Formats: sequence, structure tokens, C-alpha cells
Amino acid sequence: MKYSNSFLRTTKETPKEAELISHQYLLRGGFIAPTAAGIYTLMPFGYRVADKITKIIEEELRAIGVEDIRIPVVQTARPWKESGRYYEDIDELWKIKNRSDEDFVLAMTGEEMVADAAKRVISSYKDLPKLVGQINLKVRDEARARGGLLRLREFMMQDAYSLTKDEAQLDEIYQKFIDAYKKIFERVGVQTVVIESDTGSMGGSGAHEFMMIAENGEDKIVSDGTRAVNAEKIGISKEDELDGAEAQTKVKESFGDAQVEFMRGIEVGNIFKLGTKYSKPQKLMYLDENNQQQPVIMGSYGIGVDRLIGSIVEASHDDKGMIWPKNVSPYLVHLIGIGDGMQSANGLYEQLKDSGVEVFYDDRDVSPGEKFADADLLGFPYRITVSPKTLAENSVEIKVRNADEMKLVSLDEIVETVKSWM
RNA sequence: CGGGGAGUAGCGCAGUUGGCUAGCGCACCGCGUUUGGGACGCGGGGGUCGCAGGUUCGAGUCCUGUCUCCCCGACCA
Repeated sequence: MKYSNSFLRTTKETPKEAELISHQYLLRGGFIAPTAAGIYTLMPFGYRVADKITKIIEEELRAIGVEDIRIPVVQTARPWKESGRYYEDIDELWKIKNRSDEDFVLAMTGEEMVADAAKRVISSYKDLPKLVGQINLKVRDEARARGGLLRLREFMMQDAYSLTKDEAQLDEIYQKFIDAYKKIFERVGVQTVVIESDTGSMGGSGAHEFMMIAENGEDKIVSDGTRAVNAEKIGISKEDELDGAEAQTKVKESFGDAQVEFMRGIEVGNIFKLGTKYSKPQKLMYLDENNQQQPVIMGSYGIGVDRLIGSIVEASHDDKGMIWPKNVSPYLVHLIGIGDGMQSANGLYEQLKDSGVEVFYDDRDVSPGEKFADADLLGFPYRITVSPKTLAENSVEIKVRNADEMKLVSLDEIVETVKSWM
């Protein structure tokens, strides 16, 4: 893509609404366009990152046997009334009506819909286990959206569901998801820890969260080095309570005399052992080996895709801009032409494109400084500069975004060199 | 939902005790000069000052109401 053709405008100044560095850079780099609190239009670069994350997630989940489905974003309230959650006064649940005054809810999660659909499929223990999932919009009427992409009212989320006959089968699948999630976060370049968490309004017998440790994360984590829990789970919620006697007692109950430390984190994934919380009231049953009706045991597994984008930037940036991990960067190469180097840059752009390289080409007639500043802000892994200076050596200059050195590579070898990065 | 802050051009901001044609920087358009770290000159375009009502000869400025956005907290599948 050429800069001059792209739906892109970067800004030098930081929009005043942005406090967090990820929010600032994503706005300045034109990755997102705000529309309302917590609701953004994903611009081309933002879309490309989301797309890459999506593909990585799909690959890893298909590898453990998850089958793709699509759950409605506009959901009839009937199953929600069956499960009881419709009446539970969940503030985040966005309730709407159609023109005939019938009740619907927007997709806060998909448990009810999956349980409902599963009734068409499951009748015997021989039908279990089953794994289904999707990557689709979620809508939650959050009391307070914040931090750019870190807490949204509408967002893309991967949510998968397991249907099993008993706890043993659930445990086995639960562990598969933990392993798959670890691979996903590793591939997108985010370091996470798995912690024990509260089940919240999801209900069920257990839950874990994947936390990216970050100073400005919303969640508080208590860890003794071998085991970590969400502070919420052991009844600690306020920051200033952490050193208090009450908090110390709660820590002791959970950790004994072990030395603990407090950390903050961003929750990028969350998994639940739902048990029969949905299957019982919604009557999702199967017939066991002894011809007895049993409720299906469910689990659910989610990753916030948009939040992950924000988290990656929080974790990977410098004072000039973002630093995208190769696997999720909008483009691999940021090509810059300077002065009389433009002609050759045009040619190189076509060559790279023809070779299947994801290359973004700054073909604008603006000063070199502006192009370099944009390249730093946008943060693609490799910058290639073609200028009279490099052409005098019959070469181009390569700079890796997260390293200081630059080096010259001859024009004859540059395409092959770039291909070796793919 | 409680507390705090803010709405003036796409973005960042100024606008005195109410006063004349509402300004500045960036961005944008035209011409020219520039070309390795956000260049320069000259000339331009763009505003119902969040919205509604009120006070006044006169409101961006004062009063009332209302909407929206941001930050802290509560909450958080």
C-alpha cells in the first residue's frame, strides 16, 4: 500500500482525551477513530493487526479441535430468560426491543445461544465432547469505558465453548485451552501469567485469567511466586486496602505465611468451568451409559482481540512510537523514498509487492524528517530507505525498528533479504 | 452510579471587567524555493463558539437547563 492511497492520517499532537500511551499512539498513528465512549471505528492499520491476531487464534484453536460457528450479535431474550441471567440485573447486559415490542439482548456472551443450539445436536454421552467457537462482536454497556482499546463497549472477542459429559472430560479440555492460549499469546508477542480468578456473573466451579503484567492494568494480582490469584477472588478490591490488616488476613487465608507481592495486570484472556449453570436451567441434557438424563458440563474460553491490540502497544513501544511484533504488525516493511531516490523506491516497491511482501510505501512528497517520524510512530518491524546517498553505493538502507543500527544492502540482494524476514 | 475536569475549524489551544469583522499553531488548497530526522516564503479555504432557553442595546464571555467526552473511584462476561 502506498501512503498516498491509504486511508491514513497521522498526527503530531496527542489528542487530549488519551491518557495511556497505547491510546495515544493508536490515535496518532490512525489505527482507530473514536465515535462514542468505548466504541471505535477500526481503521486500516488497526484492522490489519486485528486480522493477524484473529488468524493466529483461529489456527491454534482449530488445532485443538474447535469447530467454527457464528453466534448472533442480536440474541432473542428467550434463552436468557431460561438461564435466568435476563433477570439478574446485570448492568452490562444491553437489552433492546424490536418493533413488535419483543425482548432481545445484544451479545454480551454466548453461553445461552450455544446451549440452545446444542440441544439440536446433543442427546447421548456418545455425542460428547464437542468444542465450538467464534470470533465476533461483543456488546456490553460498560459503566465506564477507558484506556482506548483496553475497555470497550463494543469489541471483537474470541469465545469458545466446550460441552462435556463430566468433570474429568472438562478438565482435560480446559487444560488444552490453557496450552493453546499460552501459544496464542506467545505468538502475538505478549507475556502472560495464568491466575486464579472469580467466576463473576458467569457462574461455575472455577476460572482462570491470562494476565499481561502492566503497571497501568486495571486488575490487581497477588502472587507468592508459584501461585497467583486475582485480588478480587480473595476479597481484596481496593488499592489502599492492600497493606491493611484486613487484607493481610485475607492473604494469609489464601497463601499461609508465604511472602506475597502485588502486581497489576491487563486481563487478555479468561476461561471458565461453567459446570451445569446453563445446561440445567436451559435443559441441555444427555443420556448416559445407564440411560439416565444428565446435564451437559460446559466451559467457556475467551480472548479480547481489541484489548489485545492495546495491550501489545502498552507492552511494546518507545518514546517515538509503537514497536509491532512481526507476527501482528500491519506491514512487515516500511519503505521510504527520499529526494532523487524516489524513482528507485517506486521500482523496489513494485518488486517487493510482486514478491508477496507486505510493504507500506511512503511515496509522499514531504520532508525526510516527516517520513522518518511517521515510520517510528507506526512502528513496523523493518524500515527500508532509498536515497541518493544509498544509491551512490548502489544499495538501500535497512533499519530494524527496535534496534539502533542501520546497514546497507545492495539493490541486487534486497528482495531476497526481505523475503528471508518473512 | 459518586467525585473531578473539559466542550471555540480535522487536531492542539488563546479569547481581559460582556463590545466592533472570533484568533494562533499544526493539518488542508495554490505558486515558488527546499529534500537524511516532523523545512521555508507568499497567497488562500474552513466556525450556527456542544445544544436549548433566558438576561442585555449587545453573549464565546453572565444565568438556568440539558447533552457529550476525559480522568479517579464503585462496578466489571
